[in-house]
Amino acid sequence: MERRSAPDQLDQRAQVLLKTLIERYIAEGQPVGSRALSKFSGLDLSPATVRNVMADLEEMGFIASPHTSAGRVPTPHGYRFFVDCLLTVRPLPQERVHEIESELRRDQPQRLIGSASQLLSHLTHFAGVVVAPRRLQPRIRRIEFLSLSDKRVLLILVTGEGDVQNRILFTGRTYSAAELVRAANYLNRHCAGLTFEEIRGRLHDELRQLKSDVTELMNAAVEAGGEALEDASGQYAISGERNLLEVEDLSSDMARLRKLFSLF
DNA sequence: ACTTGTGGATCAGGATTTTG
DNA sequence: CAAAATCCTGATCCACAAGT
Repeated sequence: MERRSAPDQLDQRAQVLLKTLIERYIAEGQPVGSRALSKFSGLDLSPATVRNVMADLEEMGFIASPHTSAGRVPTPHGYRFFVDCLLTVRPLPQERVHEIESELRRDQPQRLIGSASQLLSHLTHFAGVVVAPRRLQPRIRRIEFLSLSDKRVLLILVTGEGDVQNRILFTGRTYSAAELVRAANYLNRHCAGLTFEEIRGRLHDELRQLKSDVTELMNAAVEAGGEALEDASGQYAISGERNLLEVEDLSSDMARLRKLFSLF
């Protein structure tokens, strides 16, 4: 027999009750009983009728009962259905959108992620977790070298999106300022607008044929630069972890809370 | 008239919370 | 800490409406 999709599984009444149950549970952090659901659903049903629907919802895996004499709590499956089918999102007023946008610091990707995480935590009163999207191969705008000391050179990369990454290169010998400028000029001339994948492909043979005294430095820069941008694409920021202490469902379970904090 | 589905009321019992 | 109060559940029965 063909399995019905979730919205088809639930009639309008069951959907209203499930939505009410999840909203009450999010608001209060306590299992929701049939009497409360009967009162707050706005459906004018008796608790007994609500229990019948709740039994169906439990059988379908949308809700669960912590113990026989408690109300019901949503399961992950229930939350998924709530988010996919029941949650209604109202568009924000334009002035609120501007307000939020003004709070985001766009000057640096890392600072943008951090401020977005703080803003999310502030708006939801929960922990805010923001993960940078895994970018498709960033393109290089500019490469610079800066001599730090003997056999140590700072590589500075600027991507097309304005992201800046640094890497220290440990070189086999000491490079003069003129050599560093020459290497940077060569790479900027040949590599601007390319991804590191493309740079590797293009320069691999050229550098071998070039036999220049700065090829070792350029090779090291290409390798380290690729790694630096790869690391940067997995950036994330967490804010407002302390808000989790205010969540009754979590704060009453220290083991669960400790496990959660160990993830941060 | 009979069957079926839906919804309400009641009851007994379990688990938790409150009270003395 | 034990008893009482409260809340919730599943089971059962009954009433009613719609379909056959």
